[in-house]
Formats: sequence, C-alpha cells, structure tokens
Amino acid sequence: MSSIASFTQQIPYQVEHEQYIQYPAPNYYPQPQTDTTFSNQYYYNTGVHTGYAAFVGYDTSASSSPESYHSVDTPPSTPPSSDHALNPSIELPRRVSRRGPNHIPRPRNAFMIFRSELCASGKISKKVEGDNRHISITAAAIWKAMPDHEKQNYQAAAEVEKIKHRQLYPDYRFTPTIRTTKPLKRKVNRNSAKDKERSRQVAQFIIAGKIGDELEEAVRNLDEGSDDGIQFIPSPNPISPASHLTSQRHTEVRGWVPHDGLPETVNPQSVLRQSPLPSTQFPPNYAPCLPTGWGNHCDPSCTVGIPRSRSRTPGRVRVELYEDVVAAGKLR
DNA sequence: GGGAATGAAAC
DNA sequence: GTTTCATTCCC
Repeated sequence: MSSIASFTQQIPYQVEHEQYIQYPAPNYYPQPQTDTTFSNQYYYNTGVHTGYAAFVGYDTSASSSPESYHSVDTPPSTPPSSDHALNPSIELPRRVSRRGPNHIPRPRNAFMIFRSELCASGKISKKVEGDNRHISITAAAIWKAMPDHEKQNYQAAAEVEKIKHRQLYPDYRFTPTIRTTKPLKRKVNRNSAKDKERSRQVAQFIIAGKIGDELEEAVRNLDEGSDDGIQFIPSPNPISPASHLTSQRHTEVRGWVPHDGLPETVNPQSVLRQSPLPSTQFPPNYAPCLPTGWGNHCDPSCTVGIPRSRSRTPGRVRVELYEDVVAAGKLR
C-alpha cells in the first residue's frame, strides 16, 4: 500500500501517528481539582476566569458532587483566582460553554477532532477562509476524501477521548434537551451554492497538498476566476447520486465533461485532465474510472461550474477506486 | 435531533 | 449580550 502512503503523505492535514497515540494532548482534560487553587482553570476569551466549563470547570470548592456534573450548571461558589501564566503549558480553550462553568461538554467525535486539528494547524489562513461555516464545509470535503485508514487515526483519537471522558466523569450521561422553539433562521452572507462550492474547492487544494502561500494564491486565483479558466456559478438543481452508487466506496470530485460528449463516452482520464483537480491527487496505483451506468446518472442540471474559455458543460464526476471497480466487475 | 468545536455575524 | 451557522457522528 505504498501508493496510499504516498497519497496521504501529500496531505498536509495528516498528523504523525505518535500524536494520535498521545491524544488528547496533555492537559486537554484538566484533572478534577482536589483543592481550591484552580490551578487547571482557564481564561475565557472575554477575560472572565471561569475555567473550561465542561472538562475544565470542575470545582471541588463548590458543593457539587460527581454524579451531578451533567446537570449542575451553576458557577463555582469561589471565584477562580489563579492565572494562566502559572500554568503556561495549558492550552487556552477559546470558549467556555454558555451552559455554565460546570457544564461538561461531550467528547468530540472523529470528525470534530479532525476539524479542530485542521483549524489549529493554521493551514486555513484567514485569507483563505475565515468563516467557520465554510471551514466546516471544507473540512467535510476533506474528511469525505480521506482514506479510511487515515480516518481510523481520528476514530482512535475519538475513542481515547471518550475513554478519558468516561474516566473523568464516570457518571456523566449525555442528556440532550429537546428544544421547544425552532431556531430563528438568520439571513447570513456568503451562503450561496457558489460560496459552498468555493469551500469544497479549497478542500481540493488542501488535499492536493497546497499550503501557505501556494494555497492562498490558488484561492486568490479561484476568487478571481483565473483558476484553469473556471468560474463558479451556483448549482440550480443539484442531484443526489443514484442510490446504488452512494453505497459504493468512492471519492467524489467535481469534473468537467465536454459539452458535445455524452458522459459515457468520456475518457475518465480526459475528464480528470480537464478538472481543476491536480492529477497528483491520485495515487499511482489508483486509476479513476467511471462506473457502469454513469451516463444514466449524469444529470446536466447538476451544474456546478462553467469554464470561461470553452463551451463545456460542467457535470459531476464520480471517481471510484480502480481496484473496487475491478472487484465489482464493472471495468469497461 | 441535540451537542461536541469554532468565531464571525446576525439577532 | 445571545444565538445561529456549517459540518459528522455519537448518544
């Protein structure tokens, strides 16, 4: 599986295995206090010294007992007074749950850990994307394209986090409250299909190994419409993949097929060459291949982009792993 | 279907 | 000052 290794080594979000073994980082979960020095407390980003409400906000100076962790939302009876400078090794969480200093957050799942790492890595600078909604979209696109064996690292990290959480708070039970009011829908900026497509394109850049200035330049070109002569227009009517395809192991990418060619007549390699995705994204032993029946599922209405220079109708290209296609006897 | 992280932005 | 958004996955 050296091909997969070479593939993943290009991916900047990959973290060395050792880091997963050590995950979560020391002091991520502050130990329950045994005195009132609040040595493991954190500052809230507003400057309010509350402690990391959930994992951090344990306060034995208060009368709360372990079995009440999940339901006690009252602040500690003694105001925290220590300084983070006393514990310089402790990471400062950026927020404290609004549910109160004694609220215990849930352990993160694999995707959440990945997303957190992606943000913390600084790979996505403010110039690339500063909106967390779109960072989420980018993270999701990278996540979906991530090889299973690499996801397993994050799944293992999530399992460790869950175990640590259970050790710290054995009586914790996730008790979601059913809200009685529907969330107020807000009119937000940058919420069009074009904006979301941009976020997915940023993901493709990152998957392709672009980082730092190179990534910023690629995104800048994308925003200026000079990336491969492609500019993005909103998809008026996105289609869902056919059900028999969604169950398959695949990587979905955006591609551009010739305007005058039926999808089933298109050479996948040709499609990839026309696509904005660098061919280096695909490991040597993996050849893109259109699945049988692709033509029946290529809906012209699934328009995500259009090249400026030539008359080509954009479409979606579903790329399967070569070995999967061979195994399924679908190679043509 | 809430909530885990994130923080700008809409309330 | 408070809550929504965008995502995946666990409970």
